[in-house]
Amino acid sequence: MTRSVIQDFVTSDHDHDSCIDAALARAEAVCRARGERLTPQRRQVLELVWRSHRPVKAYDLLERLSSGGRRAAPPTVYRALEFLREAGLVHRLESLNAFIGCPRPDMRHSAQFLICTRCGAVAEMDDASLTAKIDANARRLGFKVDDEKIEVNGTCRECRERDAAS
Amino acid sequence: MTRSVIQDFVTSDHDHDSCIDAALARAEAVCRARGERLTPQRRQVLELVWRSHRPVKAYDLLERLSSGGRRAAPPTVYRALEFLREAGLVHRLESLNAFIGCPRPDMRHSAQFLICTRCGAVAEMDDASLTAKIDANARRLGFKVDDEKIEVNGTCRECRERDAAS
DNA sequence: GGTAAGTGCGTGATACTATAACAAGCTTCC
DNA sequence: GGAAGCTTGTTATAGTATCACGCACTTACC
Repeated sequence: MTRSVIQDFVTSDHDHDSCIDAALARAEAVCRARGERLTPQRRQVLELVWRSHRPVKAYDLLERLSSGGRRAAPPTVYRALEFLREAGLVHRLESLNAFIGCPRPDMRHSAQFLICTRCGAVAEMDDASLTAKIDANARRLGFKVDDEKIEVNGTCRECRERDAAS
Repeated sequence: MTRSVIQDFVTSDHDHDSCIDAALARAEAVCRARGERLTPQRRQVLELVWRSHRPVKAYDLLERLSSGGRRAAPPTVYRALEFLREAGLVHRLESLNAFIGCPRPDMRHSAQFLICTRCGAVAEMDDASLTAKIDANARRLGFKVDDEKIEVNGTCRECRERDAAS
């Protein structure tokens, strides 16, 4: 069994500042490699996305962007998010209309998310054998896969233990 | 390899009238079994969904509902869709904000869709071994799965052949 | 230096998707 | 008949996303 966890559910002892720094450093590298510019605006949006390991809504980002005096308009944040998504730096969670930072933008992978419907936490996985299986199923119908998205709803360990205790 | 195709891409020689009739008959049966009412309103929405094998938008349904004189309001169609979804009669395609009829409402299954980004056609699959694999991966993180959704973008056979010919 | 092309961003308007809240009608069951 | 619960109508509003236009800045080329 391959190791498939890209980002586990985050525990409280986790050093978040360095985690954000690392994400931004990875982003710089990815953009440089792609010959694209991580402008201050894009960088700020990515940093806001990484402030939590939770899915973030576009309009929440917008509010946080606006806090410094003048207010930002929706296209500002959507443009930045689109750029980041194309670069593989953030994923969009379709079932939540929300965005989350990708911890492995360097590595092409399909998106597989476990979403806790109790607490909203998200874990990202990449099981290549799943992808392979989907590909094989599709091929039998003559379908050529570009990309796939898997979103799994359920309950994370912490929430289940909390529920059991009560 | 188990047979996993629930609804293949639809070809032009397909008898669509009887296909709608069959869907409505299945719906009656499902609702009866659940002790719920397939009211005329819900039935009409389901029929509109089944008029094509394509994903349908809520507001398109709304327009078609309204055509007969008085205009329907959004909650009308959203309520019907929610009812149908809970009964397993329609699926929501998260990445498209659209709905599509489920050909196997009687059988509980996870939703796995192939979506052709060229022509918009959709096929539905249910590979139980995929579901099992996702379950196993989740379990290793202590995550309990309620339901999962797989949406695969790509190109269907027909569109690829058309492209190749040109 | 001048300028044309490309990119990024500000801004206002608007489109699209979905739900809240409350009232009224219909069914069922006693 | 009347209470309870489900179904629908209606108005308003919340939430999500894009269009279209113009300006500023950079880069490349002459």
